[in-house]
Amino acid sequence: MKTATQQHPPGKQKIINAMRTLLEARTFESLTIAEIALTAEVTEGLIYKYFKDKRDLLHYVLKEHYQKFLDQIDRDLQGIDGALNKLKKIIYSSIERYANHRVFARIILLEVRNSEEYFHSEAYLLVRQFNHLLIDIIKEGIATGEICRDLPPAVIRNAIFGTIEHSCLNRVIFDEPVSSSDTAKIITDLIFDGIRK
Amino acid sequence: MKTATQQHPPGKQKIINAMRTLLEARTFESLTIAEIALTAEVTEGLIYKYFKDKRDLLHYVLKEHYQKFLDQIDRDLQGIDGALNKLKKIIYSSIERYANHRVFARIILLEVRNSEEYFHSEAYLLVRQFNHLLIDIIKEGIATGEICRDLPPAVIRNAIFGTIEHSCLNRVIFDEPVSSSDTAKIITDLIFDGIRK
DNA sequence: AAAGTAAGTAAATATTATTTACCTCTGTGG
DNA sequence: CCACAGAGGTAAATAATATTTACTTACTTT
Repeated sequence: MKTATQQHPPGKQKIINAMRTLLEARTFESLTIAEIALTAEVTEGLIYKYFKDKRDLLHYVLKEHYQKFLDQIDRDLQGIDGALNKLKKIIYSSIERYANHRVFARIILLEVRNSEEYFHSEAYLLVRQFNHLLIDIIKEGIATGEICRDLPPAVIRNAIFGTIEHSCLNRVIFDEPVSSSDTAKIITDLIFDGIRK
Repeated sequence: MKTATQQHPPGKQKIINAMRTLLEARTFESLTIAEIALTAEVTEGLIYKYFKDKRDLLHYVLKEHYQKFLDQIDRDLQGIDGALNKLKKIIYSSIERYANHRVFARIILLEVRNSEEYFHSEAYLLVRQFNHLLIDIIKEGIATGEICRDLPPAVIRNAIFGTIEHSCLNRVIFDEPVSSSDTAKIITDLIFDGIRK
């Protein structure tokens, strides 16, 4: 995974920044092109020069963010041994990221999944990549005997992700503050050992 | 909870049916009022007679469905003892419903959460009601010692829901068929006893 | 039968997204 | 050195849609 933070023309960068700023507090659908252009101090036409349409811009913002996220995960995982330890780290990093990057959280938890195009976007490619990483770690854990072999890897991944996402949703939607490290510990305990006494 | 399937004027009912039909295969955002009216064999104006706007119609369809779902959950829970047994039943019923009612699944998993209005809708009130039911069962389980007392009820609920939703998402989005009872069993095992060997 | 009202219509209007045709620099090969 | 290609950018027209308005029609109630 190479970083190489791309250098955009000033107008394009202003559009991206405006989108991010506006999404901080507002819903994607509620934003108008006129408003985005105004915030970016750019004309509406320029947005269509760089992006296919409004959604394409959204997907682009997500893609950039997801790239940074994956890079960080890669760094975080350096030198960690054992599938469960790796999963623990990923859980923590994911929650941290949702907590510290509201726009990212908004987009991925609420804004993209309702359109077909998302599933054909480059952003979604990165999501799949992350997905594979997870599945591989889970398979590794099953192979080494750390993880129960009766559970399909995909379901385990769904449990991890689903739990994290739902736990972050209220924070994103209603702006409720929660401690990342506490949440991460609780979720890890739950996923690893279940809820039964 | 009273059922009392309401009797709508023919026009209103046709609008609701059209919405349901169209959502079977298409994204909410991609539907136009013109198209909905055409499918319903009704004029566009009539839609606004009965619903505040396009989203309000969506929320209405969800509300009607959620009502039926809650009624069924109530019936399903009759005569079941023990918090874990109740949770098991709820997990099964939820997955079943997502599997057999694609429109319901589409709406709740993908279409509503991206707008503020949803969280002020009557449909969301029902979601909260269901939520409380779950939390109460979990608390009961903690009180009787069935469920580990170190985990906050809200996180347990997030885990249950998050796992179910993510497991149903692929089915909804890509039309992948999965066995409800198998999925329910696996999810129950995972949530109850964790992934650790 | 008059008044009131629910169901429904048709056409105008408003709001936005998107397209088009254009301008203006700046660096590059002939 | 010059013309010209192409990137960055603009302004205004157009198209697609949601929403509002003012108006029927038919049925109830008194």
